[in-house]
Amino acid sequence: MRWLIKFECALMSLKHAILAALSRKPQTGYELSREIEGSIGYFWNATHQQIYKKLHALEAEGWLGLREVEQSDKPDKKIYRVTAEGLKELREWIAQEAELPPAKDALLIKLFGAHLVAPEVMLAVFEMQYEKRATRLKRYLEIEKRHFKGKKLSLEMQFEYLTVRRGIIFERAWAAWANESISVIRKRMV
Amino acid sequence: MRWLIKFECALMSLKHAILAALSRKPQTGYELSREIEGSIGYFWNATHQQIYKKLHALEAEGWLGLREVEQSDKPDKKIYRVTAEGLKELREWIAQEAELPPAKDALLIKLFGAHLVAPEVMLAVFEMQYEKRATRLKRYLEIEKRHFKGKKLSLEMQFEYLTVRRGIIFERAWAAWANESISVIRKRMV
DNA sequence: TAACCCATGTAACCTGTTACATGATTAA
DNA sequence: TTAATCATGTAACAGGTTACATGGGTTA
Repeated sequence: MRWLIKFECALMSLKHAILAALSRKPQTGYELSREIEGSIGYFWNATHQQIYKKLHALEAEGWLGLREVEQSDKPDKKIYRVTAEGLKELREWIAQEAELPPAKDALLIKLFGAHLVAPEVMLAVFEMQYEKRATRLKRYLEIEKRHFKGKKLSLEMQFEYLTVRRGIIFERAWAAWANESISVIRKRMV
Repeated sequence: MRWLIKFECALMSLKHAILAALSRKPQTGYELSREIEGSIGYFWNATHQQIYKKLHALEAEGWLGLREVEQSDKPDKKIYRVTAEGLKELREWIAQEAELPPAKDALLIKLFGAHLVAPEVMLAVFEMQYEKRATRLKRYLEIEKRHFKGKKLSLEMQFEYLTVRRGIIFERAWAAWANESISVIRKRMV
């Protein structure tokens, strides 16, 4: 039927990213945006402007509470924490079924136009990405070694480690795929 | 310096996805949106409304030309093709360096809040995803067998095959990661 | 003296999603 | 008669990006 209400797709989830981060530790918007540039930034991104706006919205909805802290040497700040209703919302969202995300990677689109450029160009494109991916993998491995491997981990840390493991496994898979791709491109250059 | 102009980040690329698709074969907006539900949809998505709007914009910019085709039994249609300027733009974009995309996957956010729910819930979350991923992998393998493996491929097809290979390699990597994750969760359930 | 860190935000803009609309043809 | 397919679009809204703003304290 045309007029059946569609399922909500539950994928506008900066909201839930913020709830999850604050459920681990109450923080200011500034600290959240720092975190997103660092660890979380590998699998989610948001600007500080977006975060501040969303914090206001989440507070207005009753999912966050805040405490204003005056500071003498630095600007005053607002420390946000998740309320009971916020936790309820987050728990429900976690349990919900989620669609598979599309692998939005510009490289794949570039391959759809790859017949239009010289093989040398595609090779350079892959090599630039290869370097960036290798750097990221190295960073993941360092994080693993420093914070997780062979350590006794809290519950939160065990789950956080899984996100790092995902990074490591996927970067290695990417490298394997890139090697296949590069050898296909090289064959065209002989 | 604060007032240095920032590098353009070149990641609003539905534009380039459309250019690349049309560079392979002139098509209507309707056919493009069908294609996106199918093959391209695994790594890019867009609604037909978005596509029609973007087609107008790309035509206004001179990157696309169109031919109106009257049909008696079906609605008339507009077949779009890429112009010389469009090809130039696409070629330049392909050669450009691109940032690594964040792995925007809701599962990773769910792991950041996983300490809030029962292990049974997280297990169910992973198992639902596992099924969907397994279905997708199966479809990729069928596509590989039917259209690519052991066949003599044109240049375009060789590159298209690489996108399918990426899908296969990544779904297998995902399964490996999910198995790790599931065994971590199971340990909490004993 | 320049630039960065802390900490918050507003405003304009672009991208993406959802709802709604038309209307003929074809298949169950 | 019910719904799907073909084929195009408008309008309202939500999400995300970029530019601009403030202002003290610290580091090179």
